[in-house]
Amino acid sequence: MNKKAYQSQAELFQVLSHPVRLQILDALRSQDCCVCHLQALTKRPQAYVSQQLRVLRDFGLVSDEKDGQNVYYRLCNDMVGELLGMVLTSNGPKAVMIDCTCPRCNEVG
Amino acid sequence: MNKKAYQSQAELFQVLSHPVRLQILDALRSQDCCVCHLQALTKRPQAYVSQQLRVLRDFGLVSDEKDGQNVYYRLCNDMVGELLGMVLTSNGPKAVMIDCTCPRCNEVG
DNA sequence: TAAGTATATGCAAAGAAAGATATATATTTT
DNA sequence: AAAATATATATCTTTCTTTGCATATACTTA
Repeated sequence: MNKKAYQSQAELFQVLSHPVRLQILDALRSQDCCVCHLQALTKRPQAYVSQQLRVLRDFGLVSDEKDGQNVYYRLCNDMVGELLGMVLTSNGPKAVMIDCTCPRCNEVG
Repeated sequence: MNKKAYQSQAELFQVLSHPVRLQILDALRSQDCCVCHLQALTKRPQAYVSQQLRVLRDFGLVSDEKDGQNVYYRLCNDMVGELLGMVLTSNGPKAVMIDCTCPRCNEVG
């Protein structure tokens, strides 16, 4: 393996080496989420969450889709999904109460 | 999953987010190596290699064993081995000529 | 069209990591 | 015991990352 390859793989790990980005990716493993949802989940300011989403987006790990006022993010890299599954020993989707105001979180089921 | 968990997994990725450390770990996947071997492989100064080995050692990814003048390092974390196998698409051990002076690299076969 | 809500961007301060260099220690050889 | 070899550590400077904050944009509703 050559230098360039190690470099680019190191860059992937660099993107993953951040607790909030990991938390976001883990959330996106089970469902796509809007920013305000991730904001409620991580308990961080909106601008902060958007900044981390930008890092993930720029690196091609997530894609975004606008729906009205909201922007929904989804995981768009299978390898990273698997990788997270291997490392994050999350025991399935946990029923965390999240105070998110977006339509999806508040639709009548 | 809680904050602490994401934090500690981020720390693992942090350790992996370094091209030379990745190269070292990749080398150790196929065989244990002494420092001078890794020095020849990475073409970095000895002190630099030792510094990276310390990071890996402190994080529990490699262990070391002294044999005479030489110190041999080995991968000692199965999960990380697997993880690397997944990410580093190295096509098996490549026959790179390495100018290492240690006994193992120079024993008569 | 004004006000409210959701999201994105730009920038600066603080903190962390990278890499270079000097030097220390331990082992072997002469 | 001195010289040579292999490895480790300490320290410093530079560069990168993180995070907070101010502000900009875009959509929606009144």
